[in-house]
Amino acid sequence: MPELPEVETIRQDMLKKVKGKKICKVEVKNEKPIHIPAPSQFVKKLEGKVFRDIFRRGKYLIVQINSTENLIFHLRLTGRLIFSPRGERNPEYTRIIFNFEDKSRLFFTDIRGFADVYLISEREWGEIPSLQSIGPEPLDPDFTLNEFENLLKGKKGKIKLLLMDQSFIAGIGNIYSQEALFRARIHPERNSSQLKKEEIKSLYENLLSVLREAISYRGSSVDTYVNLQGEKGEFEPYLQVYGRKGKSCKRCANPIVKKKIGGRGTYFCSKCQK
DNA sequence: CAATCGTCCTGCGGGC
DNA sequence: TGCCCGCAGGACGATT
Repeated sequence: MPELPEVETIRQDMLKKVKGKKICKVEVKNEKPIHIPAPSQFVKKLEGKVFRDIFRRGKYLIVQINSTENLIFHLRLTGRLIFSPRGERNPEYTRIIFNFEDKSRLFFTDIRGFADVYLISEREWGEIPSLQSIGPEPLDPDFTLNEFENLLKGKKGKIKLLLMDQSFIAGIGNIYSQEALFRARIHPERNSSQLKKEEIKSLYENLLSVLREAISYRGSSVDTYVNLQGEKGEFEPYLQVYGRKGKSCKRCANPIVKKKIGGRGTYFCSKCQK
């Protein structure tokens, strides 16, 4: 499941591989992921256009097409963007193919079919409510400890769920919320309003460091994530709690427990995360 | 009104 | 061994 580090890795790869390329043909194999506009319009509007700059906002990948329009992807759980320099056959579960003038191609694939694609102008961002209401970027230089403290003021509920709330902070999902909490030694069910000042500082620092490290290792391939070249991320060996049910805690050797929190599998050490 | 539940979907793994 | 049930999850909409 692509979270901020995985989407950022794809963005960096796309800057190298597809930025500046002209689309000569768009093939829609499956219309389901295309929300806006109608698939026929989607194809028509993109053909002849150039992939300009490429941005990321939380888990959204935003390709600038011209001064007003943006091609926006949300990969959700199993969406993939795969680049092919030369006519290889379509990967499994291909839904959209972007054919470039130089014969290279970008495949948008998705197994489970939750991923979303939009072609909209910035003034239509309201059409994507979760993009409209998205919280601050954790790796933005403006996102200081003071900013994080202010953001937490008046917030209650389990800290893990708050970290995963995209309107609170952008790009954090089930894996990195757990890794950050483990590193900060904070129990995922702690009430956000009861965190001590030094715990907030530790959470802030560990959240940023785990995201930065994951980006430097090109993401984690839990589930089906691969980068633009179809390669797995290399951060998985460095995940300290995710998926480690019953195994001994890397810090205190106590067995890692798994519990559903907010309907999502959550791993933590009940001894050293308080 | 905030929290929880069901929904979408398909592959895979646990259990018998 | 092989099959089948149920789990996995991002975000939204319905429900309590």
